[in-house]
Amino acid sequence: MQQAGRRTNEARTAATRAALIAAARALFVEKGYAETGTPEIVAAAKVTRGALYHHFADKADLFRAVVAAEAQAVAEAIDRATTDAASPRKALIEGTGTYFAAMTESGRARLLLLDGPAVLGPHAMAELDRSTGGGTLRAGLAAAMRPIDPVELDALADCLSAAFDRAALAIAGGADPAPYCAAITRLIDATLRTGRP
Amino acid sequence: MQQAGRRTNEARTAATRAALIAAARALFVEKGYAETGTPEIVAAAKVTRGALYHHFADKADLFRAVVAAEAQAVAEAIDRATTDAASPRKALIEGTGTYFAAMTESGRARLLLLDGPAVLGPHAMAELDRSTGGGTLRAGLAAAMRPIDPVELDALADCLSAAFDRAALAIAGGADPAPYCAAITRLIDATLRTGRP
DNA sequence: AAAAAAAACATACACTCTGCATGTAAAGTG
DNA sequence: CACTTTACATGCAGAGTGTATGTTTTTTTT
Repeated sequence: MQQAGRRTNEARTAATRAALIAAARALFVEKGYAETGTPEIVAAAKVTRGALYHHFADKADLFRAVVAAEAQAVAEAIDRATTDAASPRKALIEGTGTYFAAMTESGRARLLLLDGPAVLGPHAMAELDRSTGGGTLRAGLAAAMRPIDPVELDALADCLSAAFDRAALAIAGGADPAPYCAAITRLIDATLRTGRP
Repeated sequence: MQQAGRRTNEARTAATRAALIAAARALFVEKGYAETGTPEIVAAAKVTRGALYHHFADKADLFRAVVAAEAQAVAEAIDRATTDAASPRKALIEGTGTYFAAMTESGRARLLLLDGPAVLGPHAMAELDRSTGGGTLRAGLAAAMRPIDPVELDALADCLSAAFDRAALAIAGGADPAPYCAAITRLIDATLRTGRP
């Protein structure tokens, strides 16, 4: 059965990797990283384990690819929705709104906020954020706040993004979004008022 | 070798469970939950796998016991350090300070903030918090803030505690504590000023 | 205190999964 | 068209998990 199959190597690789990442993503979301076996993944992707271990170093490396794609998707969604807001404050509020919206996608919160940090480590996740959409929040704060020590600004953006993440996780877990949105808005406004008399 | 061994069943159980939990804690901290095998744990605890599976349903159940003990230790440290502060604001600031101090203990941040949520789920972790020290932050906020909608207060406490957790994790990961403490203090003060003209 | 029951382990096994080593077919190269 | 490289496929060795079954120690019963 090779008459219809005359694909370039590049195309073959792209197709196999895409199939593996898609199948893995679905299973990781449904059952979690630890409870998903590579046999199950390759069966869903309709390839063999040999193909998997040819394209990825190990199971964690495949997971890394899944998480990276997810982070990329979130970053693109935010970039796409970044309309020129009236004020820096408006930009921040709308930015977190689109972040929340992007985070409602299927198992995104689980991948990026639960299994990701545990499997890849917080350091790798932070670097991933930095290489994709990272710095957006920091820049927004810098634009909307009074000038503060850059190092403290880093820490503040980190802590605030953790608060956003918790809200996204709670909402993804079925919590009512309204109080979380209210709390986050309050947190942002409070922070922006910081330093002014 | 049973001449020196004439222990009551209760004592036997307590000793075995304690040995397992201590050995498992050390290994979970050092290598993470997934990379630690039960053979390794029982060897360190000087018992057999039979004893482990007699006292715990499975590996995750042992991990649950480890995490529960850790959460209990944190709660007790906070309770112990809860001095009668001058103002509700002071109480909040000092409370987060003791929380940070408690979180610097060896692999505590990894257990409670990384592997715990991933292995046991955020829901189980939230219930654990609630059954041990939970509600402390919420109560502190309620005492120091203007009255707000109780449901939003829940969400706000949740988001703020996520910010604290991120700071604790960063510090445990080797980050300079100073900017994180400054950012957290700023966040608390900003939140407290909320609602006032 | 002997016998019976229950608890606390110990041992052995069946199963699954992971990663690698080795083999084969398809694509690219000169 | 020979040759190399890439992309897979297959089989295997090791390790780990949970359970079933056996043994010993404590507790209860008579």
